[in-house]
Amino acid sequence: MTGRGRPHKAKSPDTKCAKGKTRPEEVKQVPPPRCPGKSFTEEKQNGTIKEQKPKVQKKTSHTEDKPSVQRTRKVEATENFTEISKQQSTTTDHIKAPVQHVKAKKCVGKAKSLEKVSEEMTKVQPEATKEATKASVKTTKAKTSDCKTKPPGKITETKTQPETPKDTTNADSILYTTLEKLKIKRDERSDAAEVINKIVKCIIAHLKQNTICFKEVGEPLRTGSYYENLKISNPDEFDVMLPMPVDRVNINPFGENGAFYSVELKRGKSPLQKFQETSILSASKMLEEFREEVKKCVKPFEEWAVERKKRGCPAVTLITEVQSVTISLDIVLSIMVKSSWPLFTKDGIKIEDWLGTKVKQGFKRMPYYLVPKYEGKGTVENEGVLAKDVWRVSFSHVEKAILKNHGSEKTCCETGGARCCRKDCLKLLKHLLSLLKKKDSSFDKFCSYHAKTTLLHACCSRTKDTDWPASNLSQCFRLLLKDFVTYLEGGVLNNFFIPTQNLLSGPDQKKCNNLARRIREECDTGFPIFK
DNA sequence: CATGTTCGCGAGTGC
DNA sequence: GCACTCGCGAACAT
Repeated sequence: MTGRGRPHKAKSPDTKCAKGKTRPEEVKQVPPPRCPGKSFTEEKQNGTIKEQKPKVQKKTSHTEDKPSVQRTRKVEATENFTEISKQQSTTTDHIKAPVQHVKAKKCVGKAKSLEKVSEEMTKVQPEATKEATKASVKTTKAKTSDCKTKPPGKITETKTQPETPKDTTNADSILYTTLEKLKIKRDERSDAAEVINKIVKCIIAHLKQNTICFKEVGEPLRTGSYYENLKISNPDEFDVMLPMPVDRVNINPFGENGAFYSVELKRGKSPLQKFQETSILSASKMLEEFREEVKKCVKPFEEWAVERKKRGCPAVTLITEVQSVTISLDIVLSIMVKSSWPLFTKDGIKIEDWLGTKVKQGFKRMPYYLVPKYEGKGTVENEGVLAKDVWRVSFSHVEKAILKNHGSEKTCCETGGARCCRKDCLKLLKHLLSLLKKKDSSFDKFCSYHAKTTLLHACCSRTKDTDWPASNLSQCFRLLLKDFVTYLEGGVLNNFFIPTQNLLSGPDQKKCNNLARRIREECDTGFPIFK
């Protein structure tokens, strides 16, 4: 309960706008760009050719599950496990079937409750489950390379123990099917990457050549889910941070949670000096000018539109359309600080047991970033500093590095190493959250960063790769859900890097409870929402 | 399941 | 410092 009721909310990831990504429905409503997503040169060559590419079916198209149905299912959830084993043989084969049509939800009732999952996990732990689930998974997903160690077990023999895979198998199928659906098509990715990279390059060139204050812009940091290989469904959201190097700065916490700071440039001449009104570097002024420059640069590209400024949002959001899919690109202004991380991070990133102390030290030697983000009213003053002029710490480069190198063993997920399901679990959680958000607008304040943070914490408590075997997706995912539900019900989810910041201080407890309840329902009924 | 493709990205190179 | 190439790994595709 500790963090509850803190004055400062912090619901969205540092580089992200409070609204932008946290509200999928808004993204959809973005004003249609004038021209279908190609810049001049290609417009000619491609405009006609690629037209007929299959549209990505909106994954939500047939998610018409009724709450009442779920309620009744709950009863079945406690149903016997032997039944499941019978079904297992029938269900495994349709797992193979690639995506699209999902079979009728015959096997829904077999889901287990969150509590059950955790009990099982703790007593079973890797071996038993691994071997058992392997049997079923092997037939379905050949890519799990850790199948080699053991022969497929005979699942039907393992009797009524709850940890037998039988009951997870049905859930597995829907999860694998869902993951399959969430994959990004190569062509779409390719088209989007081309368009995105072109404009990013152009913006950087513009800043270097035509501005003084942003001339020193550094290498773009490609952050966010697309670049972490965690983007689901469509390659339609891109985040690029443009870092302005600074020599030395003084930072002072703004508010109590340690996420926001006022910034003073120390000695020496910096092109950023012009943004210092008093001694502090005005985030609002700097962002304003940055925004103008980006607009100037993008203007000639008629296929790109600049989204309206959103309060407190550090990004200039650009919108375009590629193959009639709307794509948004967040260009995020940031300051790169090379000195040691803020004190508030001292008890954060507890990755020692998971990734090791050396890895952690490596991260802590990296710079950190500040982005012009604030919450609430910009005119709120605190020790002579206006909220709109403060900066928020960002560790998205570290998040990316962690996600990329996420195993306790170096070989995790490499060819020849064991495959884990950490990222798959996160994808599923993100997807689940976004589907729930679509159905209930009161979940607006929950965002994918909550999911990501939950996973990071989970990795720190279940540290070994054997805690996350790819063959055990269903149970791992359910455990992750259990974590999330626990955070929601407690109203506390600490920022992974700044533990004093409660990411759930935004939404009130009632909303947290509602979301927790919805997640439980989904879990107990075999995720009808995915169907 | 092996092999091919593409993108992202870091290391290396030359200027 | 900078642009550019190269090669590798991840993820998708066949």
